[in-house]
Amino acid sequence: MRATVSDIARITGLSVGTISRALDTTGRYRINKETRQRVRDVAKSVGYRPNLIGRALVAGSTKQVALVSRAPFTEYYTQLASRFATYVARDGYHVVSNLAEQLVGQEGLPDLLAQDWLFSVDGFLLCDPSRWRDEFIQHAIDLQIPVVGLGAVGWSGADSVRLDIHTPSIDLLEHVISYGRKAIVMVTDEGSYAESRGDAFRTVMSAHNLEARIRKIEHHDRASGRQAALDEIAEFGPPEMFFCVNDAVAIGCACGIAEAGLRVPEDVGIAGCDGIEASEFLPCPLTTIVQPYSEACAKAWEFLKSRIDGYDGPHREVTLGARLALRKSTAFQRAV
Amino acid sequence: MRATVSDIARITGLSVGTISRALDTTGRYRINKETRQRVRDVAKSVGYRPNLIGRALVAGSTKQVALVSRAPFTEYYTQLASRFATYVARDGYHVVSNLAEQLVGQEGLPDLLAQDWLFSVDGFLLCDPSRWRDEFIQHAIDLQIPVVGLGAVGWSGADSVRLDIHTPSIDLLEHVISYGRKAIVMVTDEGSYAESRGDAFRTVMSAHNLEARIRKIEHHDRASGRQAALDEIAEFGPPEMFFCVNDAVAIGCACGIAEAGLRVPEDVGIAGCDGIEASEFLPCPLTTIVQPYSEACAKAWEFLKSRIDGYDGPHREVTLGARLALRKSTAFQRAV
DNA sequence: ATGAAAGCGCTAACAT
DNA sequence: ATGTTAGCGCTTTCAT
Repeated sequence: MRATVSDIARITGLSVGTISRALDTTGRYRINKETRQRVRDVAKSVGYRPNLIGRALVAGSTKQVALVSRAPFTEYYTQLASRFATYVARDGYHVVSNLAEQLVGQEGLPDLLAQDWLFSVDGFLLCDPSRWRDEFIQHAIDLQIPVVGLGAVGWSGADSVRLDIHTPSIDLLEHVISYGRKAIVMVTDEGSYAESRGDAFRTVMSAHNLEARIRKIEHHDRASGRQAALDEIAEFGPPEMFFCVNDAVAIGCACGIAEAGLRVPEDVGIAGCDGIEASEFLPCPLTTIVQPYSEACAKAWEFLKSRIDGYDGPHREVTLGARLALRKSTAFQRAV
Repeated sequence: MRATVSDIARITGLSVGTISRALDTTGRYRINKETRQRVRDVAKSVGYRPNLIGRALVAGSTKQVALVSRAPFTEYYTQLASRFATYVARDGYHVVSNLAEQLVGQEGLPDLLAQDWLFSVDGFLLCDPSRWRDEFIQHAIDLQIPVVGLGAVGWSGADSVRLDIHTPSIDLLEHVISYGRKAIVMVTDEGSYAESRGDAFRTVMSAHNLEARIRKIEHHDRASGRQAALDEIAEFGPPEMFFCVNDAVAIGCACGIAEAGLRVPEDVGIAGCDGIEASEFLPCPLTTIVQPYSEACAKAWEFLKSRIDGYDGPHREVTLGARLALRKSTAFQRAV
């Protein structure tokens, strides 16, 4: 059996309380130097590892925070998770995720809410918007678990870190239009079309008296992007540019364009959004909007940590800018 | 405060034991139907959620298993994690990962071993080999935590699921050679060159009296692959094919080849290994070896679960075949 | 500086 | 079918 504080107490002839104090690393207890050393030696020799469950029970805290997302298998999520976990780790916390496939998707909410393990964490970072966002937040609030939101849209009912992709989206569209790409098709789902990205698209296109055509997709993934490009080209012929809701869709688009026998950027331009690493590693690197992953996660953790530590002020919101990265996939077609 | 069984006991006038039994979902207790309903109603009305810490403490189990990897931010890992989490979830367990950036890399072992939270899980799935594999296994064994290994190389000291990429690697190399690609450069690190993939390469090349040239890289990532392709082409001119240690490296290679102004597959062929989804979504889809993610994870969990449940027999090992996927990136250059 | 004991929330063995 | 109680491993009062 795994050694416990009682075992060490028995071996050393000390009490469990002393063992606990001797093993404490925060230095908040006064303890005899020799006693401490003796306890630590014994602990080491018996391979003692604290049982975090016991500790969590008395502390009323698991030191776990959950990263909840609709799409936990994407590179976007991975990049976010790695950064977030890094900040979280500095304060002795760690991150758990909703990795099981069943929990994904719009319909995933009831399943997600039924996950008891998810609700034994000390806090939530909730990524990307979705229909069930508000309901999830409400559940967390009911259970007194702090939540912080992270994404392109604003959040009510919780602290949030907003990423401004609207401004760089406008810059991007203005740029490509000035270089002659005017027949632009946005590849998106209804939801995102209604939000920031779609708004930028409608605004710029209308300012230039251009048609704001969209090609609708169901999911923000590569397969959808590929199919969208193929369908669009088959039905209407190639546009001058695909403005994609995210990088995964854009990467799929690039694939569909190649299958249709066309070239990027000569025949069709592409732009994505998010700035995942994969966007740089394409034969034709992708123009995209790079999100400030590290800063966003740092801020999100700062918010969450303060709530976990008891801060009870009004909801806070910070907006971080995203950076337009112009790459080859939108290289100029023809000067105006 | 969050409601507990005691609260429900007080409200209903029943004892905590009865509450616990009424809330049990496994149906192993005989309990009055009306009582059960009443308890559940009250539980619902007060927003009761079981405290998993309390449960874990008495059960001596967290119902958490850890997925430990050297490279937890890769798509390979993500695909594995999603499948594994799915099987694990069916038995009421869930998966935690070593997400923090600091814990990654060869040097990460001491840090990893110092993670108390990691060692409070019920079991480990340890992916991809590394120098610290054996030491990690030993620690787990010392703490009586079951471990299962998953990867291309064999494991001693633990149950393991082996993925045979040797056979399809040979098929792949024979195929491309028969279609005229003979100047093949393997892009790999020392470790993998010494193992299965490298062995297949040396075997086939030597059987055809061809030089088994390698271009060494440090990491199995896209950036390394890109640089390797650029360096190789700059120093020796383009080979007829790059045989890459994994898909990420191959994707980077494709990128480097494009930067050098060459075309895939006309000028240079590329093959990867792993069969991550990204390999299909390239303008020129990548020839690769698709690993049986689902079967591997199912088997790994079967092994791990049995150990968690107390099975104490000798170590088991199963080998699963991987599938060669011939795609455009190795389309024929010239018939022999 | 150390010991004794309570208690975190829950389950299960033992009573009734 | 339900009540009572011990105890999982740990931290933290409260004594000494």
